[in-house]
Amino acid sequence: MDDSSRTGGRGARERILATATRLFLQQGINATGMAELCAEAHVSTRTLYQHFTSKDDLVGAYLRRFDDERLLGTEQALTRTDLPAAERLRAVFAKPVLETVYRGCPFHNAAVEIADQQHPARVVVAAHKAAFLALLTETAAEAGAADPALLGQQLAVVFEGATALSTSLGSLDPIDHARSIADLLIAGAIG
Amino acid sequence: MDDSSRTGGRGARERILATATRLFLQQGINATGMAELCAEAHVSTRTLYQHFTSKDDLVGAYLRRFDDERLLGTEQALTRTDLPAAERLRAVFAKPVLETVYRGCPFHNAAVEIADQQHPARVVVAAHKAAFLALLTETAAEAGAADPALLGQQLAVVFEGATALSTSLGSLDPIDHARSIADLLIAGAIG
DNA sequence: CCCGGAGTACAACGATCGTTGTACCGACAG
DNA sequence: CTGTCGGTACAACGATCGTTGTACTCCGGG
Repeated sequence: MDDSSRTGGRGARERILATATRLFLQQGINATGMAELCAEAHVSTRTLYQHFTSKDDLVGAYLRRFDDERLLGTEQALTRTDLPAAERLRAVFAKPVLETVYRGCPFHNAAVEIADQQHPARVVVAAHKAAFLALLTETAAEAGAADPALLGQQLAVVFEGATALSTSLGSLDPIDHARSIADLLIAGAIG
Repeated sequence: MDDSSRTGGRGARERILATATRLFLQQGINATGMAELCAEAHVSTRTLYQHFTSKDDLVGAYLRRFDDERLLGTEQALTRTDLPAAERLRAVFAKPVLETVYRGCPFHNAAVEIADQQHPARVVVAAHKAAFLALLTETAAEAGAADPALLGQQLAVVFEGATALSTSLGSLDPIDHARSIADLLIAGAIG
């Protein structure tokens, strides 16, 4: 049963991306070396660089995967078809959903770690946040909010605050307080 | 006028801390090398390591300085004596104040960059956020809020959201939306 | 005058980083 | 059977990282 004697075999790309997702989230991007990543993914260094031309490239793919595969509970909540719009907005701030990003939003974390505003990954981050904002606004409009754009922006701020403060404090408490604000904002804009 | 021919001269410690503050904020902690820091501070490598035993040590001092010297506009706003408590709470979200941390709260950024929950700098971060939270709650109580603890926690989330989302988006817009939420929360809790 | 502390110059350390070159292997399709 | 394609092993690259050792200079106070 020495599965990993010759390491993983076929399907290296998925293993790389899965491992990158795990390690980047746990340890951060800068703190995760390519050698460590290869070891954990049971992939040789050479194979990794045949799938991704550089670490920057891998980081880009890592981030894009969250959008492509709807990995984030928040986007899942906003696209549920079994809930009315107002409930979808509230579902974003449900405890189990927010807990999926309690180590901080991967996009925001990447933005902080990279700093260089010109870096390709930063473009991906800004694009994601803009799309998230648009989805919130759209849902707010569908829910009949008085000022959908305002409500969308406000909810985006509260969401970012919950994940960020959780990281800084190392605690999940901010999630509850974020939900209380969201409830208030939504009720005020619709009721 | 070759001031820096033999570099800075006396007072190296202050120059190091000032330069560290500037570079860590602009480029991030990991992206700022010790060599670069020494060059910009007009200080020799050896001198730096006589004042700070390691980079970790310097990062700790860098963070502590924000508290010790009241460098953050937010804490300044909360300790103003010329304003009633409710106005102090609102002053935290004033545009010029929030703009001082629009590149992201230095404490939060440090938490994201370091990742290791056990790292001494992380302790400083958590302590700062806890103190900030306490100051908010205290001021909320003085302002006569119905539930000072709740209002304090809520405002902390909104504040963190403003700075974090500004970083991710590379835009100052979230500041205005944060203020609109804060106004609403404060009015609701007091009025 | 001279001592000592603060600062400097410069080179080098080992470690780790991201990246690439070369040669080889195993499985599946033709 | 044979080609080829995906994967592997391993070593090495140059760069940069944080850190330290050694020897020197400057300046103010006693």
